Amino acid sequence: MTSRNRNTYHHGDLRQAVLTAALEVIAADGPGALSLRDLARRAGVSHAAPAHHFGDRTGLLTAIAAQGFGLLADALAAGTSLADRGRRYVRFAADHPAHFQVMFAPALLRPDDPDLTAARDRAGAALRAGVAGLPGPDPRATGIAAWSLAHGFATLYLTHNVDDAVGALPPEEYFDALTGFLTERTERTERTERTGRER
Amino acid sequence: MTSRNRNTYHHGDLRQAVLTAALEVIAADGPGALSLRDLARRAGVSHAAPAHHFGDRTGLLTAIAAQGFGLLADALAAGTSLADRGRRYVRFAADHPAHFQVMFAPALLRPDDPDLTAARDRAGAALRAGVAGLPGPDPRATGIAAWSLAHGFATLYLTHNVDDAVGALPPEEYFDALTGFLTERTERTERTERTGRER
DNA sequence: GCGCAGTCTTGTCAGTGGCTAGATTGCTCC
DNA sequence: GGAGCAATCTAGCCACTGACAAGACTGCGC
Repeated sequence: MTSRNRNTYHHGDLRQAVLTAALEVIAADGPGALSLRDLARRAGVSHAAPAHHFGDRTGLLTAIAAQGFGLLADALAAGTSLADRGRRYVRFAADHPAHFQVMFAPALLRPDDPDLTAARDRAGAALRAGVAGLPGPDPRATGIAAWSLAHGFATLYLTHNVDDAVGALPPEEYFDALTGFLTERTERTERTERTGRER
Repeated sequence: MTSRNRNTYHHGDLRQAVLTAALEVIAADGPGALSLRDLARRAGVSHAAPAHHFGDRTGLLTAIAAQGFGLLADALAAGTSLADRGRRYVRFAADHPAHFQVMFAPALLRPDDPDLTAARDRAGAALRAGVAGLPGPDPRATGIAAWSLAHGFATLYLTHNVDDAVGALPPEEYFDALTGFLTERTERTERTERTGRER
């Protein structure tokens, strides 16, 4: 699929080719099925070529995780409300299952990688941004609850534990319905006046 | 640690020895660090001995997942209320991080293994048992929301994403506080009369 | 005490990750 | 335009792993 341009010595965009091939493999069979040699074969290069870009297997997975946190941060930053951010969180997991898996598998990553920590911090900031002025006794706890709910649902969805309930629906829509009556009720309880959610 | 009893030819309890050694490795370095040969060395047997009990690597992980779902089912069955089951779910994840990881990594498992599916069904039944008579328009959705919340928090806890907030607290206590004001408010809204939660 | 099923060992093979040394290429600077 | 240089890729190697096959050992039931 992502073979080299010609019979040139240099691939041209090996780094990206390896990344996308890795995402395909992970989405299909999980991170355990990753083989640097297989990725090299798919890209049509020698078995040691990927190592130059990522160092080792852990480096590759760390790069994927960093990219994932960057994408997540972008997705969340475009959100307009807490509910909207929840939808986007679930949507992100559904769109980027390979990234999502790797991002939350710390055993596979180099924890102190600067790119990774930077991207993770950015995503964390986007996550906390919508929680600051939240009602309730402890906004941070409310934020963690919201994060837990979205993360848990996304994980259960990706691991096929809620297939029956979700059916063919886009998962973020089911998630929206899931949280809808709950947050509506909460909001109604907290303050009767509120700009209506327009789902 | 779990070496064989004597210099007998038979180990005596190799299956259990391999299982516990595997759980140690997974808890420390994740399922990717598992090596059947390493487990054999730890148990003091030849490199191919574990294969007799589990078939292959996937078989070992499937056995771990099945054991995990069994333990989870037991833990949930002893729960007295939805909130209590949530606490127990989080407690289970904290007590059995290796099981928890493997249980929700379908790529590592043999999906149609009878022991696995039986244990999973049993855990699912225990999970749904406390949701049947729940308030709200869609009890199943409420159950999934509760499951998502507990599962998400447990996952975030195990992946060190909420260390700052939880601190040295037992995670299920933080989780309890997290959901306390939410469920209390919900219950108060739904029906004013209710047997008080006695945390 | 004999056979047999279960358990473990030994030997082997292909595949993998990571390392080192060297070949090739494109870019920069004079 | 060409010489040097750093980035990129290749080739070869070693230790390790999972999986398989064939055989050795053991304890249990008959």
